[in-house]
Amino acid sequence: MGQGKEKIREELLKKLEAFRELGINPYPNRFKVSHTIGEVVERFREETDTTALKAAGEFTLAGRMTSLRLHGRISFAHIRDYTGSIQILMEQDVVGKDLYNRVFKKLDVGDFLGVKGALFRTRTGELTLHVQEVTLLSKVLRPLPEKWHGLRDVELRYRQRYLDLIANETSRRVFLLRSKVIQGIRDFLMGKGFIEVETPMMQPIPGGAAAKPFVTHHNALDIDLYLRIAPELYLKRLVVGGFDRVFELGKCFRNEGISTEHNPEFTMVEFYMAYADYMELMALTEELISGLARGTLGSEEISYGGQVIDLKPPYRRITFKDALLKVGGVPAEVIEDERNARVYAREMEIEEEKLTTHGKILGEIFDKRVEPMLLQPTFVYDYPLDISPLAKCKEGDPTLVERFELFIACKEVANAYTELNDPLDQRKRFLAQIKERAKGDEEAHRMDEDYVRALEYGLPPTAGEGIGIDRLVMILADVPSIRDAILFPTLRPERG
RNA sequence: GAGCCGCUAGCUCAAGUGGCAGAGCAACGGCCUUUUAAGCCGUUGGUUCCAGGUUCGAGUCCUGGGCGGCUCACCA
Repeated sequence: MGQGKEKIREELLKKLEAFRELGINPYPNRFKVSHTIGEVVERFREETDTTALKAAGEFTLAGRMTSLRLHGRISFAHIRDYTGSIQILMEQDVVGKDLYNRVFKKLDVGDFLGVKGALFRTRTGELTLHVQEVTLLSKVLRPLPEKWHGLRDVELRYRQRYLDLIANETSRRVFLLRSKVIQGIRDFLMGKGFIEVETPMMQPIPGGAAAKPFVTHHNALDIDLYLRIAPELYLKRLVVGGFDRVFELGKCFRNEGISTEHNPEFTMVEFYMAYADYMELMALTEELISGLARGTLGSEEISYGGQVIDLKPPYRRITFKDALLKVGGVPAEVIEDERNARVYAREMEIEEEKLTTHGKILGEIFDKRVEPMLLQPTFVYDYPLDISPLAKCKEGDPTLVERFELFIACKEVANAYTELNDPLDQRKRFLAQIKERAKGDEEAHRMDEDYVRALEYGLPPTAGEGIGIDRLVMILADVPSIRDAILFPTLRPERG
């Protein structure tokens, strides 16, 4: 047996036994703290007067020991909880020779400790807890990642996120930010009178988006169910039912490729607002996103990948066609004529099987030519009808729908439209999708008879929108991959 | 799924064209009462991702596989 990981673990297990022999439970059931570390640090941030600190009395704190500096009969360490970190000082003369040598000196970086003592400042001015009592709260049995470089290995960071969070401050910051973003979205929508609802994640007919679903099986009912690709059709049923403003914030699942912008399960907020149209949602979206930036980062000007992005409204608004023409440099005859578009797409080496309808071809060209140009927040609106089977036609132009997508940092973060509430038109659109599906488009929508039936009971004029939370967090947190914004991204299992 | 890159001690990283696999941190033993990447002395630690192959000799070259990253392709 060498001194590899097993040996290190053995050493730590030996200490564990040594504690037990001393009558110390290395995993006690409870420990009462008087304050969080953050509260103490905040409260005495400015206090440098020794007697004032001493007069503040004793504090009982707990946290993970993140560093340890033994100096013979005196030792310094830092302990950290979720609110902050504080230095502690342990003296043999104070806690007694026995406790100091047999307990404190056997502690390891990574152990959870409970400490009680008064505050003071060291020679260098650091606020420090002078420990009177120390309690082991949980013993580590594996060494933590190195303190200076942290955990760099991306695979380990994703697989063992807990280590990433222990070792890397930046990672902790990203996920705290994510939490604030989600809270901010809830607060915003509830402030506007939206009610939060939950709709099925397991659906007999997966609808609301063009995507391949995951399939599962319910044994008792003996039916296949699909993990939802979107909550859309259920949410609009609720608007039919009279909930004029609803939203759902949760996971969706799409059985497709993985990339820096795609995870098989991802978080989306969808909201529906009766008596609003897509233009009103643009204004709402600007208000939401600029407010989130201010609330979480304190600024509407943010940095992403070294580039400055200004999230202060109003955002640029450009029609789908104009975006192709002016941003993408796509010739007008391509935009106006399907055959030209087909030829143009072939020259761009877009796969033949995607060149189905004119709108779809333009969509493909858009993704290649326009999307990569949209660094600053931009609403692209008025999309082709045939790639928007749930959106309402534009008045005066039956080839277009009232739909927009919001792009920030060259990523699609939101998709919204004035909802199609004409049941007869909806049925026709579904039928057109079914034809696409028959031609081999696995992502085409399926017929949902009950949804059409619901529309027949009457959906008021309504606008709806979905925002990709993970991508929004990526942008606000300035991280390059969606995996950096998801705590446990989908990975192949270890030892395949 | 395809192309490119990566995988070496618990962690972070080294090992010109094939030639004894190393350092720092961590760990272990010792010294040390104001340190904070504490310091000093000493010790230990390896299936170099896996399986084959070439070779006197493979971390290094070849083949196959695994896992990850990036790019491409697709949905947000």
